Amino acid sequence: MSPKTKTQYKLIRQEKRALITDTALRVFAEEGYHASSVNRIAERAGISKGLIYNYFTSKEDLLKKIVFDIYNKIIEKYPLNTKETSGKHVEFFIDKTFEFVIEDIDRAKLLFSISSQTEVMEILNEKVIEKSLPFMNSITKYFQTLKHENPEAMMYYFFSVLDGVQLNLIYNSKFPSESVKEILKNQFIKS
Amino acid sequence: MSPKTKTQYKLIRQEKRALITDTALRVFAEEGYHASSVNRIAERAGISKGLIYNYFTSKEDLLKKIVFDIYNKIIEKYPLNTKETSGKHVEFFIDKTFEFVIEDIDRAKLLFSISSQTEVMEILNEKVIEKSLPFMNSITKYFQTLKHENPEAMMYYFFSVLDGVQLNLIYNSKFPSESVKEILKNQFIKS
Amino acid sequence: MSPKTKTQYKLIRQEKRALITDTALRVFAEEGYHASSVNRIAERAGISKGLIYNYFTSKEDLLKKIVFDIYNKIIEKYPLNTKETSGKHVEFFIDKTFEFVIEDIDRAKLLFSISSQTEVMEILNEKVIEKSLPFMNSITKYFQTLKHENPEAMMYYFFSVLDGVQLNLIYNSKFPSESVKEILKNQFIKS
Amino acid sequence: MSPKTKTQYKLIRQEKRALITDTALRVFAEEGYHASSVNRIAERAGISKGLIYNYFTSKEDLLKKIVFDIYNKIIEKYPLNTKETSGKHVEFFIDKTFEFVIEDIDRAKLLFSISSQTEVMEILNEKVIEKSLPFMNSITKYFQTLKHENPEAMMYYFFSVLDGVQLNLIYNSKFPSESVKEILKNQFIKS
DNA sequence: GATGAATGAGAGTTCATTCAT
DNA sequence: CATGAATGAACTCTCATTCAT
Repeated sequence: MSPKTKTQYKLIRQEKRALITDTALRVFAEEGYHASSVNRIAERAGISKGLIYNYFTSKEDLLKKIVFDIYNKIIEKYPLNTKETSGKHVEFFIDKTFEFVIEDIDRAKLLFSISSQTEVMEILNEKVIEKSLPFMNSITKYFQTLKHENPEAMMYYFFSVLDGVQLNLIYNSKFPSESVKEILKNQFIKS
Repeated sequence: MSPKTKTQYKLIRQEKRALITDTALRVFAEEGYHASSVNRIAERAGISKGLIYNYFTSKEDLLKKIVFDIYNKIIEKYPLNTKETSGKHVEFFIDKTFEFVIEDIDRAKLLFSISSQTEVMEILNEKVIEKSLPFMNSITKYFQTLKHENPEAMMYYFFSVLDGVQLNLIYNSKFPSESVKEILKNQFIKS
Repeated sequence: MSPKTKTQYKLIRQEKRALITDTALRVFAEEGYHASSVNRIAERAGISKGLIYNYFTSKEDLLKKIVFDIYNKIIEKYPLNTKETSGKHVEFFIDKTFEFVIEDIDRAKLLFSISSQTEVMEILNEKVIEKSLPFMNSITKYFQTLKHENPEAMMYYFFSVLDGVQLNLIYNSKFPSESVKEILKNQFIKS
Repeated sequence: MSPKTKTQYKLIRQEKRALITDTALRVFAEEGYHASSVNRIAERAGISKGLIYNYFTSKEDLLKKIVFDIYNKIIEKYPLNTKETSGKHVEFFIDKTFEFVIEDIDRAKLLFSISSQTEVMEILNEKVIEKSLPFMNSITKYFQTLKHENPEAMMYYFFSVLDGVQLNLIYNSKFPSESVKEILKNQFIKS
């Protein structure tokens, strides 16, 4: 006889929002953003098309919010401790990178496939760069302490290696992840 | 007003085909395959929509043939000389990889952006793997001669590093390509 | 916590109904019937969408009842006194017409904008014509007493002039209403 | 064997564009702009939905171009001769107004129904006002020569009367147009 | 070989309406 | 009496593809 309480509504909204983002994430990762249709996301989520627009203003908004959430999750994953510029930090970085891809291949896939769609990323890019700077500085310092000739170039090299490894973790089913992780650590961590 | 000879026709066809693939390549690279319209390609090429269908059965066919052409160009770029498993071969590989991306960023961009679209790649993948095997074997052997613990994993690592470097050459305008090339060579080429 | 009496309920219903019609009237007048959404009306009224359907069977029903109410208000405004066919009656008519528009520009706007939407008006038109007939007869008789050549045509002319003036009162912010009222009276009231 | 000539294409485009605007005009006039669907216009024109977008960028663009065309037609109808401020000019004005509505009731209907949709008109309004000013001045001068107390108010009154008469010509099937035209001329033309 | 008008399926989106609570 | 999550039909618009010429 009485309407649902505000708490009930809030709970429903949270769950449905999560259902939509999770489903969309999977569809986007599988087929790419542009090739995915809102219809298909709704079907897979077992809801109506219209409901998606009750939670997101547009398909693009849905994508942006998913990507944003992923970035936040990544940021959480790499808590920056600038005091620690030792090999431990780099090892931690390598481990977390593998962890992120292996635990959540869909999120990683989406991030990679989206990175080539400039339009979408432009808005996020500033935020991302801002957040990335401390990591870049920290790694650069690490290579300085190792007396590398060009620490900054080494840092760029290090991140590009991580990119390449992630790419193969995602798309190359034969990629020997554990062995490569060992190699990586040997290459970059000098005791 | 004299009727064209068969040779002339063939020449015209070849030129038109090239015009279409070149334009489409650029448009695909810039906006992504799904976001590009046939209309736009025709406009940019200065021809009519209909003409494209005179040379390709569909938009997807156009994409596949472009990607196929790119692979062929890459294959040509890396003439396999299995006798030479020395550091020279690896250096050659690194140089060619940089060359390919820098000389033809559009082709590289297209390849990367397309890689995440499973449907298109599935067909090509088998062909690619088949062609890649000799290179993979050659590089594996190289790491064997260097007495690496796990030469196959090293080979996978090597190719993933190249992937990561390419990715950054394409999308990261601040990437110090020359310095990184030096680092790469130092890392993988032991004299 | 005591149960409300039936009278109290009735009062609440009346107030809520009025709140809904008043809000809808304003929204319809501002944006037009088709461009207005039920959601927007609910928002502006500070109630839920569902509640509107507790009082009206549909958006169209809401519109019809509002229009109907307006007509009733107009009818009340012009109490017909058929004995008085003198200039006083016509002057009264002119005054009331100005009064109606100026006092309640939203109602007037809605009526005019709705008039061109055939579907809605068809149902009302019969009722309106029925109610209007006495006025038309009264005005026709007035022009008869003034010995006009074609009193019926004059009556139609008179009403069309009132229509035109109303239109300009609503949409033309530079319209000199007081001066035009004077002119109108001079034109139609002969002592 | 050869493509259509440019002239042929131009002819086709002209005819199709006219077919679309004519059909849309009728549909808009009958059902109002917002209540009309592009689908319905296409059906009535016997063409596909898509074709409409080959000629107009949007439904709103279609409306704007139709309204614009109407205004241009009206402007042509009233060639301004500012030297002639006599009764002849006013008579001419009255005649043309009747002519416009009677000859082309759909266009008149559309203009009236659209006038209440502010958004659409805003863009046109400036142009319209600019074009209307000479007419307003001309009519004001006419009432000056007639020694009217307030010539400007008379001018506004005159145009509002024309508006009201047009409204009734359009929507009131019983409106005695010829008789009212006579009355109008008697009211405003003093010899 | 070449054109571009035309199609139609399907895209993203909106919104009146329903209903469990 | 009141809520707002949920639906689905219908909307505007896009675009790969066809075809008469």
